[in-house]
Amino acid sequence: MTPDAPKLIEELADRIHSKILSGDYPPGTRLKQELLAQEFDVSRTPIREALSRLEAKGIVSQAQRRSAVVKSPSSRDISEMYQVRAELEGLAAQLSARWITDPQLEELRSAHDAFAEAVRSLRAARTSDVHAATANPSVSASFEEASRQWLEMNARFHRTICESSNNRFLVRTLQDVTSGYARSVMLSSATGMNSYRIETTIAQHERILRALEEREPGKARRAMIEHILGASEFVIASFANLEPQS
Amino acid sequence: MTPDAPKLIEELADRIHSKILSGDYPPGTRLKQELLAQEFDVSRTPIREALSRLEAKGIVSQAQRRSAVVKSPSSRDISEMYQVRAELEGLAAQLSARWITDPQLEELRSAHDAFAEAVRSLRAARTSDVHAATANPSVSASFEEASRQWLEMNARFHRTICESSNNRFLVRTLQDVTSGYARSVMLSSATGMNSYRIETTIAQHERILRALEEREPGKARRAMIEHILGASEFVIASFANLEPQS
DNA sequence: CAGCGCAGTATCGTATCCAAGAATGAAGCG
DNA sequence: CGCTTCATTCTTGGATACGATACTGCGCTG
Repeated sequence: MTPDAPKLIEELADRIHSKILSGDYPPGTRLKQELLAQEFDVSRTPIREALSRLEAKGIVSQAQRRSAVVKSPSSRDISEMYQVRAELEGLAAQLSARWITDPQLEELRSAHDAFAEAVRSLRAARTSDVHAATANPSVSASFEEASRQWLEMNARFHRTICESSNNRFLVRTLQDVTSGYARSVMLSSATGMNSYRIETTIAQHERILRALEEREPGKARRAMIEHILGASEFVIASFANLEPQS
Repeated sequence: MTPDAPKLIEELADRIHSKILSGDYPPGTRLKQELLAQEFDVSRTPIREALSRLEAKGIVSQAQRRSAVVKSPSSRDISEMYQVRAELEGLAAQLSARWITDPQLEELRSAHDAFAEAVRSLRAARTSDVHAATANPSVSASFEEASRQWLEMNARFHRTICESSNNRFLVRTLQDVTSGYARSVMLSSATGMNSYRIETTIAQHERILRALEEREPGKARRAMIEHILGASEFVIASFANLEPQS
């Protein structure tokens, strides 16, 4: 997006954003510049610009001479965001089918297969010893590990496809879209992902990947859109469970 | 000193942006904060934040400790941007077919018809007296006027459809996309629009409008995408003529 | 007892100041 | 005569100072 930007401000924005996502600053919190400045041990100036960026991203809202407050996304917000995201990622997949290089494709395939295999074996372990799945720390730990790895893998999958679209503006826009409060929900709902959901997602990724390998833009697009909208439903459902009052 | 405006920064960003678009600061210009501060009679602080916002929008690029420089979009940039825009506006049209209210639709229709009529009569005047078109100041003035009006009308057309998509996030994203250096090209190429191009556009608008009236999302979407991509080709062509070296 | 107004305080926005890093130009060297 | 290197200067980024404004709590009055 802005690779040559002054680093400090971006970093501060990211750190504040992370704190918002992790729940350190829950929605409605008044983010006072002075306190943030003390917390991060910098002066108010870069904090102020960081808040300005967060406001531009729609994560906080700044009134005239009032503290910035953390916005809480409604499920409608999430839904709207995913609708846009589905469209853009669909376009990315469509273009990618045209432009992705064979090495990229192979990398994607091997990473995907490896992960799918890992999930399969993990699932086999769980079903073969159901009690161990909850009791045995090593198995539950490996499930934790798989969850973390899953996030990483999923992000790389989408990023690779996006970047192979050969449209830098699309990459930028999609990053903007995804870096908003989207991530908070993605992260929080990822922990709640059950094995069925993971397998569904893997199957969808498989479809997308195959379409890319077959170099079929329309197919890739449809598969991707379906995938994102499916994720959208899941995320919105778990979001509604998480915050039924707002 | 001037605490009257809560968005002095936004205003400065807009004014600088305008100056860039109008050619006062051609691509490659080094925008020195001190000079800008003198020019707009404010201190460097708000200028800095305004530049920061312009950078976030991709209009200028700022390196560490270096002056911000005005970016010059390549025709590839334009093309990429229009590809994304086509997608998003297509989605907007699709959603709009579902959500647009009858009053909005009627307003759109009357504005469109009135303008189409104006263009038709103007064209009749021009073809009936070809020499007058270039010589007679009143006719050429009215053509100028029509051009200006055209921009206004076109913007309203797209904005109305976008806003009737019932997806606020889409509206925001599309605004971000469109407010970048997109506008510079749109504006500059609008003056070069010949009557054939205008009529083509009007016909495309007509198709979109009819699809909305028929409440056919798919049709509206396709018509809109075709329209934007058509505009894209025209804009890129006139851009290539305008700046053959970059 | 409640509503209004005023003063105090807290917080933001803008201006100014200082240090750090890059561009520029001159001087020395090959 | 050109290239490299160093010092000066210019510009930016961050810190701080100051003025303005919105919130808060208390007292006064109806």
